[in-house]
Amino acid sequence: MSLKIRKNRAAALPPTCPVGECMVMLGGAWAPNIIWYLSGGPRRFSELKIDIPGISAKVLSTRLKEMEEKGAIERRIVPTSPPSVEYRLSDLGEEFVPAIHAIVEVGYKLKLRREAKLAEEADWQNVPQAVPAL
Amino acid sequence: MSLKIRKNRAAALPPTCPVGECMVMLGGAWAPNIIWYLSGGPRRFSELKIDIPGISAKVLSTRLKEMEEKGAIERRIVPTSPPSVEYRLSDLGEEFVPAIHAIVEVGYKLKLRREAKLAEEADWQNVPQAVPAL
DNA sequence: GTTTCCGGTTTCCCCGCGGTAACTGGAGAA
DNA sequence: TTCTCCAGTTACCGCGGGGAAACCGGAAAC
Repeated sequence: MSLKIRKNRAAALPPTCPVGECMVMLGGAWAPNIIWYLSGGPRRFSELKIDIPGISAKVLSTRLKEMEEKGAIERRIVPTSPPSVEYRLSDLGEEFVPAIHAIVEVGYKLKLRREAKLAEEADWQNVPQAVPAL
Repeated sequence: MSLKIRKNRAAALPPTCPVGECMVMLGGAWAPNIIWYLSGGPRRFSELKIDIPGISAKVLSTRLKEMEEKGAIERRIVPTSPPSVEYRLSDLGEEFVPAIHAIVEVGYKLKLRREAKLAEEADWQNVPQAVPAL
């Protein structure tokens, strides 16, 4: 006899899984990082490029354009010379901040856990003396 | 004169951006969905496959294996016949649940917003009569 | 003994995403 | 005049992640 498919407990959860809805916004590379850094206030293109080590101008440009189209950020040209461009989170974009914070929170715990694991492995590799503080 | 790079407000935020730390876990396709559905309780392979429309067996298998290696989920073989396999969130995996919930929360708002926008566009397209209920 | 089911694994293929690097264009500095 | 800076854009290239589909092995049902 075939096993029963148990009634999905997620039925108690919302009918259509809205994870995808949000991941559309968080999907591209560096997207969460951009939101994270903009959550500190408006920021210029080149500032963001410096803020986020490893991101290329192309990807940053692409992501900002995408996110502007989706309504998560706003682009404002400041008439200085040379003209600078400021990006800021829109009201919609602000909605993501708690989610990003929750993600960051978990990131921390993960990091601590990984460090603990590494220490344990070092221990396992027959290094009985104390790990020197970095 | 070149524009000053404004002191990063994110400096008030944690020194190393931990977004990446967490996204490593949430990175693969469907990973957040898997956590979401497991947050309702343990679930078997084929149940998950049904729960998550569109996921392929290969990806589900890959993701589950990855997440098990990373310690986010636990795999338990139930000695029935045929043997069934249950997946459940580990303590570490549970840590992600608030983040996923935050994401889902935003997903909802996004959905509502998009529907409102569609309604508005329909309005704009000169459809003065009421939209028939589906 | 053949089919079904569970829980996958393996193979093949594709295309899309992201990295690299070069280029743009206007304004100011040197 | 040439250089640099800001804010990108464009062209090219590689690879790896994901989809589709076939395959697998043991057990039980038919």
